[in-house]
Amino acid sequence: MLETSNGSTPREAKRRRILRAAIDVFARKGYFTARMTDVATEAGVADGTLYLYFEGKEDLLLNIFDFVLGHFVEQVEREIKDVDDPEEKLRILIRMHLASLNSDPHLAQVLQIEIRHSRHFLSLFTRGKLGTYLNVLRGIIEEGQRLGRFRGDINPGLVTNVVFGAVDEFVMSWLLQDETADLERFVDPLMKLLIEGLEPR
Amino acid sequence: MLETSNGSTPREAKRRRILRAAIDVFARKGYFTARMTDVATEAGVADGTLYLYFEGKEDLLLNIFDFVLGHFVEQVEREIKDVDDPEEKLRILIRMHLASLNSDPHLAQVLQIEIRHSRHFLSLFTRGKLGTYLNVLRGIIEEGQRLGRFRGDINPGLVTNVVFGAVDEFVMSWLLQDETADLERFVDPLMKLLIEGLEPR
Amino acid sequence: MLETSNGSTPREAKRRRILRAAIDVFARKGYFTARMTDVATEAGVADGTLYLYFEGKEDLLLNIFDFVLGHFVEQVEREIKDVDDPEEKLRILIRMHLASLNSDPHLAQVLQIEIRHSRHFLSLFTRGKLGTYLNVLRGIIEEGQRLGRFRGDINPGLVTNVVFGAVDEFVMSWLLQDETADLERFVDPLMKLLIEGLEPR
Amino acid sequence: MLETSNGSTPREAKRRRILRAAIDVFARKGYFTARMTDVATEAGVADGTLYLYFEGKEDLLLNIFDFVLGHFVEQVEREIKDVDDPEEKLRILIRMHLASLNSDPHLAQVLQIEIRHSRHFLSLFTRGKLGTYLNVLRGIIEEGQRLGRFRGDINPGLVTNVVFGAVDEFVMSWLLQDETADLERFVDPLMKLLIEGLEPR
DNA sequence: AATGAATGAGGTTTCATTCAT
DNA sequence: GATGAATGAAACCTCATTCAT
Repeated sequence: MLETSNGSTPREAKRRRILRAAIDVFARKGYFTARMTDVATEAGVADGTLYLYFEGKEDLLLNIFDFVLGHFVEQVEREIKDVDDPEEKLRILIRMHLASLNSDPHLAQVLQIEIRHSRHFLSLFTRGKLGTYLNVLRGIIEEGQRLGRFRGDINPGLVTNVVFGAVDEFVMSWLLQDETADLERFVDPLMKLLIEGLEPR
Repeated sequence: MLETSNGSTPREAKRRRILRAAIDVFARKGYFTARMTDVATEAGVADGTLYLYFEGKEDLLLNIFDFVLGHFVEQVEREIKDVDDPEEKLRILIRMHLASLNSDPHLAQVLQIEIRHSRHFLSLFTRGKLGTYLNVLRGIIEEGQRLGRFRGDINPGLVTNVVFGAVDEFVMSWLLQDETADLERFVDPLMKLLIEGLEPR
Repeated sequence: MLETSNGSTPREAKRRRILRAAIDVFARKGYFTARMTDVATEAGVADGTLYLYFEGKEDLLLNIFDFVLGHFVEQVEREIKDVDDPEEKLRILIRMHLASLNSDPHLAQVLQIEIRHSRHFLSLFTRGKLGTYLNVLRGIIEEGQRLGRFRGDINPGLVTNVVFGAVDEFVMSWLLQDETADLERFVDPLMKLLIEGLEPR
Repeated sequence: MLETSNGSTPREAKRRRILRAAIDVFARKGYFTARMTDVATEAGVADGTLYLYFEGKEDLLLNIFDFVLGHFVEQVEREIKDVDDPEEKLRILIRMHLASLNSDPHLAQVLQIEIRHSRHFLSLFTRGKLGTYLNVLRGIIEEGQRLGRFRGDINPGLVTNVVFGAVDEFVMSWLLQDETADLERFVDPLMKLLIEGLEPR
């Protein structure tokens, strides 16, 4: 999800190294508790160097989010472009969501927890790349409703929230309990639950 | 959910006033950004007085959670005690969840966001009163599965997560977008979605 | 040295109880580290009560010294009044000095160490009751010189310092090492050393 | 005793500047009363800089002692190395002791008074460099006793205490009375008294 | 006289950020 | 561009003292 190497320019490579270090440090210590010195040490650069690549601590957090989620949204869109069935699109999105966090628990920690500090941050994110992601999800929902594949009697915004919330909370409890379990094998039960509901068949 | 007055003893009343002030200040400024002086001023007491009632800043946050959620869990249990239908129990729980946050947006802010700072806090909470709350929810789910009212082919823990996550995320997006809307009127659509799923009828 | 009971008035008795508490607490925790609450608790009174008997923390320390040393100087003077030999007077003084501290290690701690905080305190003491004590000692020295029992070729002030210093430092090292040893049995070697010097016989 | 300049590295020089400042400030205000800001200002550095060189306030006090006394012990050992007569060695030690404090009254104040705060500090010191100094003194005493130059019928530890106590108390009273007097001219009377005792000749 | 809850000034320490090298 | 020593503002908390009861 965040390749450590292959930045085109050396500058880009170092920028990425710092982002990677920030993710790891924020994940281990928490955003407010982590010190910039920790990030610099982890990245193998001097404290002052951080400020040649980012404006400050907050900017670092924002950039983690934008960088990572930007890539992710692109990937998802590429994968679902040629799929017709909205249910399959939803399955792919959820699988990719779980897979990417599964493969990088530190990143998951930052995205799920650290980034949600205070309304201030959260609204920044919601209007930013997270908003884009939610729009992709919402697009799938609306398309499904239009095509009669998803029930149409519930407001699509609410449905989007419920779906995202279910996945998000699921990741949260995985993080807090046993991040060793394989997240991906829960894609099918999750989908079943979301599609069919709690009602017994 | 948190009455400002009517503590039996004067000490209890002041303790509650401080908790109330902390909720408001943490909601407005964020836990890490808020200063103890702010809380003291809001509560109308001297800085030092805070430490006669709480051990420190972290203790204050923990107590908000315990106090509020403790009361809430009691209320929920009282309300569902004499109800037989698990679906109805679930509906009551969700309604109370939404209603209590709806009536106190500052409290909602603290519970949804401020309290989720870093793994450190979160695990404290999960093992504490939040764990109790989730157990109540899980109890309803399991009972429903036993009685054949909820589908039994999905792990009850996963179902609990999905239900809590859907509600939680729903509150979250309400907080981030327009906390003026009336949360309670979404109880029915939420229930319908959870019970019946996305599948068109 | 400081009787806990037998104050003539009840007020005097409580005053003495507080002094006793202060000695014990200052000895255990050190003057600056000890809190007034500790003293109050030890004395079995409320915090505010301390201020009905003493002006404040510093005043408490000063009064320990004055009260205790005042009594001590009276006792010494009574004991040596009818003795003629200056050497014997000196022996008595040293014995009483060692005996009183030996019997009350907490008091010793306060007098030897706590009270010597900063020039400010020390000069207060030197001009106060400690000065009186040193004058008694100096009187003995001068009398001995006059009577030809002590060498007269050294300034009596310097001699006074050396004698007091020897005893004082001796107590100090006892305090820091093994306050279980019996101080009094060192009276004779100390006297021998002071009278005869280091020179071999 | 504590050169303000000539640290080999710039870091060492600044470290020394801070130590010098701490000595002066602690001497003027007393350890507990002095604020770290005072030390920083006196040293001409920012408050935070102190913590790049020392761990905290207590560490600063400890380092004054170790640094200064460490140098002093080295000097003394160098001076007495080639002297045979124990009495002469003792004279040299006492002269250096008095001379170094005489030349730096602020340092004297800190070493004599500030550093003796509460049993806690004192025992730290006694086991540290002060212990080393006392061992040097004790070595001289024991050598003198072995060679028959000092009387052998008194425990060398007690003799060490008496000698150190005499000198120490002498400095103390100089500090408290008139630190303008020249301490060094008292070396001979002190020695005479210690060697020959109070007995008239 | 006695209480003890409340006060609030003040200190140590941390750490994001800067800037001379 | 990179460094990392220095900065200094800012915050949590303690505790001597007060005063209404």
